[in-house]
Amino acid sequence: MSHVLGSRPVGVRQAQKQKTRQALLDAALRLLEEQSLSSLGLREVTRAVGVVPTAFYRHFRDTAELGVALVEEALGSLHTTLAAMLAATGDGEERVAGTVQLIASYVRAYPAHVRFIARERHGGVKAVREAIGGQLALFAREVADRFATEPRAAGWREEDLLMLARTYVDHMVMTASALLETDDEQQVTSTARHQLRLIGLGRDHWLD
Amino acid sequence: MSHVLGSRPVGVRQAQKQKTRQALLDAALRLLEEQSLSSLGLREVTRAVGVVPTAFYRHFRDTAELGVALVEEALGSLHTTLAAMLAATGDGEERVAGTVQLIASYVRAYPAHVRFIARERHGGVKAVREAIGGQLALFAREVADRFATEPRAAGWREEDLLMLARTYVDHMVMTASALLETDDEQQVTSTARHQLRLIGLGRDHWLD
DNA sequence: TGTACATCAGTGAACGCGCGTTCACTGATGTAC
DNA sequence: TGTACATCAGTGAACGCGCGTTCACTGATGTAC
Repeated sequence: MSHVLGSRPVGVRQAQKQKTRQALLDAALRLLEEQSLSSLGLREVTRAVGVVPTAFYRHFRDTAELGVALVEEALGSLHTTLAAMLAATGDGEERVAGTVQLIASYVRAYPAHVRFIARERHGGVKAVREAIGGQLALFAREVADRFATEPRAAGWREEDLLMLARTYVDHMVMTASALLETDDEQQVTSTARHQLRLIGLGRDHWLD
Repeated sequence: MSHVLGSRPVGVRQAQKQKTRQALLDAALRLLEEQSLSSLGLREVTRAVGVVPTAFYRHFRDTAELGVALVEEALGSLHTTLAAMLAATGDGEERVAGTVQLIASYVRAYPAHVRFIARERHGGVKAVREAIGGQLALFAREVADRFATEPRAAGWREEDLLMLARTYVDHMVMTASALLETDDEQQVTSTARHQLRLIGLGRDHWLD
C-alpha cells in the first residue's frame, strides 16, 4: 500500500495511467497545429505516443472527448495569466503596452494551446466549441466582476460592464491568434495597443 | 456554333460544367456546416451531388482548392453588402443600429457562408486561411479608404485609420459568427450595438 | 510479512469500410471544311 | 447545310491503404487476510 500526499495519482498504476493520458494530450496538441480536431485520427495520436490504438479507449471515448480535455488544459493555464493581465489592464499607455506584452508572452509560451483554441472556437466539433465558449464566457464574467470593484466603474450598468469585459476578452483572443499567424509581431502588437487605447477612450466617455 | 451574350459559358458544354462545379460548391458548403474543411472528403461531396468521385478532378485538384473557391464565393457576395454597410457606419444611435441590422440580415441570408468563413479563418487548411486573411485585409483597406474621404478623418494618421477599419471588420466578423451560434439574437445584437458605440466614442476622442 | 486473488492499463490480431487516386472508356458537344 | 474528326465532362472498375472498433489476452499493480 502506498501513501502519497499529492492528490491525483494514488499509486504506481494511476500515475502511469496519468502519464499516458498526458502523452496522448501532448501528441494530439502537436498534431493539431497542422489540422483540425474533426480530422484528427485516434490512430495518429496513439502512433505518435507509441501505444497501441486500443489503448486510447482507456482514456477517452473518442477524439471529441480528448478535445474537451484539451480545452480545459489550455484555458486552465490561462486563468493564472489572466489575473496578472487584469492587474495591468487600463488605458494608460504603459498599462496598455504591458497588457499586450503579457498576451505576447503567453502566445510565445503556449503557442499550440493558443492555436488550438483559435482553431476550434468555431470548429467542426460541437462539444469543443461549447466548452471553449463556456470558458470564454467565464473569463468575461471574471473580468466584469473585477471591473465592478474599481472606482472607474461607478455609474456603469452591470450589463454594460459585461459587454466591456467581453470586448476585452474577444480582443485578447483575436490578438493572440493574430500573433500566431503573423511574421510581423511589431505590427500586430502596435495595432493591438492602438485598439486597446481606442476601447479605453470609449470607456472614459461612456457616461458622457 | 452558339453566340451567347453572357460572358461565362460559351457553349452547352461549358454551361453544364459550370453547373456541376456550382453543385459541388453548394454540396460542400452544406456538408461544412457540420465539419471542417480538413475532414471533408472528395467522395462525400460527389456523392451529395450525384456524380462519380473522379468527376471531382475535372473541377478541383483537391478539397483545399475547392475551399479557396468557396472563400471567393463567400466573400465576393459580401462586397456588395459592405458598400451598404459603409454608408450606414457611424456612431449615431440609429446608424449603429442600422449597421448591426445589416450584419444580422446578411447572416440570415447566407448562414452557411458565414459559418464557413468563421470556421476556416483559423482552420487547418493553410491555403484557405491565407485566402480569408487576404480578403479581410482587402475589406479593411476598402473601409479605411472610405473613412479617409470623410471629414471626421481629418487629422488621423493613415495607419490609425487602417487600425480603426480593421477593428470594424473584425467586429463585423465576430458579431456575424456570434449570431450564428446564439439562440438569443437580441442579446448579441444589443452587445454589438454597445460595442460599436464604445468604438465610436473612442474614435471621437482619438485626437484629444 | 507472505500469499492468493482481483483489477485493469496496455497488447495484438482481426474485421469491414470508405478513402483518394489511376486508368481506359464513352458519347455528347464543338470545330473545320 | 452536311460530314468527319477532335475535345473533354463525366463514367466505372480497380487498387492499396489507413481508419475506428471488437475481442480475448497478459502481466504488473492493488487488495484482503
